[in-house]
Amino acid sequence: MKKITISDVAKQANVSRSTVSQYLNHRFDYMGEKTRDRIEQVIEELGYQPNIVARSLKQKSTKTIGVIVANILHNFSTEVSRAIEDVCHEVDIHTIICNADDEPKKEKKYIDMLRAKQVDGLIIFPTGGNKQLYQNMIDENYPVVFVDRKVDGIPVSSIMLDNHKSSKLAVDHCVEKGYDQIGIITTSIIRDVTPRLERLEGYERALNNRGIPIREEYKKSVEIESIQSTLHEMLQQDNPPQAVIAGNDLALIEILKYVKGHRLAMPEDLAVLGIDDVSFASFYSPPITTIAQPTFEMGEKAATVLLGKIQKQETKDEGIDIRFDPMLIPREST
Amino acid sequence: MKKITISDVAKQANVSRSTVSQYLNHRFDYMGEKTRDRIEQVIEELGYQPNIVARSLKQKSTKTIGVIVANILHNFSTEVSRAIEDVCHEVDIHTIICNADDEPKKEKKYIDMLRAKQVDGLIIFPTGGNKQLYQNMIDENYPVVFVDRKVDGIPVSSIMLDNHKSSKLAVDHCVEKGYDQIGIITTSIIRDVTPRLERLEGYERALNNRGIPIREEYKKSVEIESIQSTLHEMLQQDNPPQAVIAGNDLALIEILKYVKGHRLAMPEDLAVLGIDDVSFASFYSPPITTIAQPTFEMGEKAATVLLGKIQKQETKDEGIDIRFDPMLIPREST
DNA sequence: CTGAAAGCGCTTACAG
DNA sequence: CTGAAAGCGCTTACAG
Repeated sequence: MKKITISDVAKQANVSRSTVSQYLNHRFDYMGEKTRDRIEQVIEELGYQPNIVARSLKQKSTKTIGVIVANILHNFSTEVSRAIEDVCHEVDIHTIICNADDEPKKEKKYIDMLRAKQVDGLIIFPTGGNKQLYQNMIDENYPVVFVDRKVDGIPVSSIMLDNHKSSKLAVDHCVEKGYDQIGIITTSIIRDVTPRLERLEGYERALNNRGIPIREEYKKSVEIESIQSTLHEMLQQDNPPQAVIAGNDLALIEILKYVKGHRLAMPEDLAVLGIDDVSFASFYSPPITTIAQPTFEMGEKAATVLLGKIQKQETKDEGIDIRFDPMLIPREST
Repeated sequence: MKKITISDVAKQANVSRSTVSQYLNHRFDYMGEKTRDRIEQVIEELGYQPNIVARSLKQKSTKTIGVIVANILHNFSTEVSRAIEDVCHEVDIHTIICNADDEPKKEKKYIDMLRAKQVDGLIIFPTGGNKQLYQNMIDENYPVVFVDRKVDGIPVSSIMLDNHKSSKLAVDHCVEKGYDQIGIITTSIIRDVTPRLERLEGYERALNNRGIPIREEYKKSVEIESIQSTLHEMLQQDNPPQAVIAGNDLALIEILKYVKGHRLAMPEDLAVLGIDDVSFASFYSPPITTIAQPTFEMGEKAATVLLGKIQKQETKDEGIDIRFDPMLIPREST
């Protein structure tokens, strides 16, 4: 069965293709009622579906945006993407989600691919490894917004957590629980990933505020595979931390695996607290204290800002970051 | 900065657009070397990127497939989708993932949308609520494959787990552990969802094989929101089950919440076992016995079958289902 | 109120 | 070895 086109409809309905097109685009202003009804009926009869590819080519808009997350394994990425989809869906914009897998090369591939597919704009959780590319998009006045991370020297607004505050919340909570030896473990910071850097900074500041000395042995940033061994070392010291903060959800899972493997009791042997919520936090044994990000609001904001840029054809922003407040959810692991 | 097109390249390189097109499509057979080099250089200089939308329109192929999962909340859906993406990526096919959210209406919307976008084929985890639509695609010789579920009367091959076997594995494992009062809770079967139906059947057969009588009070299929209360009732009976099988990952989570909330010890108070693996199974307290699906292989198979149909232009299959073996991962919750 | 014409950015026989 | 022409399926001024 061959694909039926607007010409088939036009012929069948005895009108020109333009008229059918008017119908499709709901420009009924000057259309005779019988004409409209006839077209409607023929479309129904033939099961005609307009070819969006052709329309996009002509209109120079695909009504589609792209989302490139740095790493889909983070719960945060999934939730933010979902929020973006929801918002876009409301206004009939489609969304294509891609996963850069923390590799700048893949990120570049997806940016090129999505732009070749003519998506109307891009929401990127930048790996940070493609500065030239980011800059090109700005120069070309192409609509982009960043999420979760910012890139030095690239004037694009980024939707981010107030990471300093999240660490402060974590540290203050630990102190209130009576711990003053507090460690933190984040995933690697070799690529200057904003949230990790800021959470580390925030951790130091919070300790300072509390008059607790900072100990390098309590503060580690390593590859995910090394988190368990790093924690092991940390706990083998003479004066091991009583509490440890996980820099993100993936780090938290590694820490929990270690705790489980070594049959430590939480919080008696080690208090554990994670930045980023995890699906099982509430029914884990014991339930895990976490610091959640307002993922829905953040995704919503990212979408709104991008759609604004697309609509207003004004892609310039002052690169002013938009920060969201973290939320402490105290549970029993601390 | 305006978008540059093939014409700009042609002009700049002093050749016709056709020649540039030949270059883009790697048809160098008859192209002068200097011509090729000149084009290459101009493209580089201008930062030209071909417009895929235009190409797709002409070639009548978008090199993109669509994947519509019934419900993205299932771990299974995510993992299968990832495998599909991986396979497609290898052969330069793009993938668009959509979530029907268990609603036939949304499913229809996405099928229509993806087809309007001219994707070359569709992998569907069918809700089952759009038989006419499925049938239309077959009639139109449009490439489709089903995953996880089959639809009565629709001759499309489906990639599925051997669900009977998964229940058998579960029941046999429980029996070997010394339990003979074994319950099962699945999510709702009002829409005849294949895996749920088959897992229930398999459960009954396995009990029969073992000579254990089937008790209706031990066998429940309810909405996700009612799982905890259903389990509560089940355990309040005179002769409550010693073990309960979760029909899928979402059911398992509800059961774990209940167990947690009522401070039951696993497996002493209640043995728990889930069909579908969950991310935290290995480090939960106690680690959860699960029956895993070979998600990667299943996604791979789905992609291969679909790509085959697309390539061979032969979309007919005998609707023969392809089954994969489940795998028991015994841990400490049973 | 409706139609003829041009054009979106490519690709593809075909001619030379 | 390269170019002119037609066409993919739409939309959009514009004319009448």
